[in-house]
Amino acid sequence: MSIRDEQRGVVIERLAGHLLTHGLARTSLRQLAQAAGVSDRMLLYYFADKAEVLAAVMARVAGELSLRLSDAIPEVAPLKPAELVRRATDFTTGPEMRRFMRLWVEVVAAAARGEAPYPAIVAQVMGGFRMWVDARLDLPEGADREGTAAAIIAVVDGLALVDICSDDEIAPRMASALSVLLTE
Amino acid sequence: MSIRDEQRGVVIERLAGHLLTHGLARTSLRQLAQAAGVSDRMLLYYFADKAEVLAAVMARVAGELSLRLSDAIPEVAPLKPAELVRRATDFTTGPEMRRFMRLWVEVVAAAARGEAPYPAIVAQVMGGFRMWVDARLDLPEGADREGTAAAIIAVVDGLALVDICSDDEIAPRMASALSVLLTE
DNA sequence: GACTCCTTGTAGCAACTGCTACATGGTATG
DNA sequence: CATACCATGTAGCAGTTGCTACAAGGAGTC
Repeated sequence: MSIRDEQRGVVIERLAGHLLTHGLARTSLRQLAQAAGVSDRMLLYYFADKAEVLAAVMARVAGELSLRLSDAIPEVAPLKPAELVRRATDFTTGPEMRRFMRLWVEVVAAAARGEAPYPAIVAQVMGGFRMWVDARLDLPEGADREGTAAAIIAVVDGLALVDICSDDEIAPRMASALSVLLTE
Repeated sequence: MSIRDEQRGVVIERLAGHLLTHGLARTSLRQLAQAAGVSDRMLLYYFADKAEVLAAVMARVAGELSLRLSDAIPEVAPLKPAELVRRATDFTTGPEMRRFMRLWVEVVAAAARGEAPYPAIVAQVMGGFRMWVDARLDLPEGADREGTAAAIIAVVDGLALVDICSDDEIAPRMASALSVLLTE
């Protein structure tokens, strides 16, 4: 493996941490290069352009998110929607995963603006979410699995969105209030 | 009233339409000026700086959103959470209001990046949302009104977020699936 | 008519954006 | 030892960003 390929890996790893910490706030080429500990000149030697950098890093982050999600809620016995939501939100509102969800919200907004490469990233990650939910969803025959999966994702993402712009104190109360709504 | 003050009003009105149509994608000073039909030089004569422009326009948009929300779901009889969510999502996923919600998601993401003046805007709008929900919420004594209100907002916003990055076809199915989740 | 203030245009600044041309030292292969 | 390719630095490009200095026309006031 060439130095170039090795460095790609190192840079991706470091920038994953950078994005998870700072979101999309510091993502100019020079800022990314500094965060990765290389010169901007070299960043564009390792990657074709800025979009390729971000795509690679986001793929890395999405992969880790997917891994952790599947680890936290394995695909063993299907869960009823309310229970799946409860388990998922328990996990995504935890201190470790909040920054993943925060970044996800930012990426969705960037995709809404049409900014490359975010639309493609969002399509791919969203597809992964759908499959993840579908594989764990216990629904009666004839129910709308796709619609229900989308609704579950919406609830989980909605919690993340409100979490971003709220006091830390409200988040757990919001989650448990939601749990009440879904089970009564 | 001076020409300057009149022009402020005209510009705010036009830019509200611009933001609702294009989101935050075209918000450089020169792009805003062009959308408002004035020179960038004059835009900064009417307003102190870019942040003041955006703050004024967003206040205008938030005001209209608030108006329409209160118009669609008047504060007459309190509603149980599930019913309030159903009514609210019915409204916010409609063709007219989707662009409000889309812009809202973008603004929250911008606030997450710390970009002025979005954090202040988000705090204000979110406060308005909370009061709006609280005024329409029928909850048993002793329940967590704040937490429940936040949860309801999360569900509504989550639908908007997923709506942004989905086919048009999935949105109504998602809404009705959610309705099922909340009422069984 | 001189003076002042409101309004508007022209021109431009310094900083930053993504990206590239060019040179150069190294290392490997013929 | 020569040639070719990999790796890296220096410098800079053209475009965009938010913002400003300066001048000047116009309107009203002394």
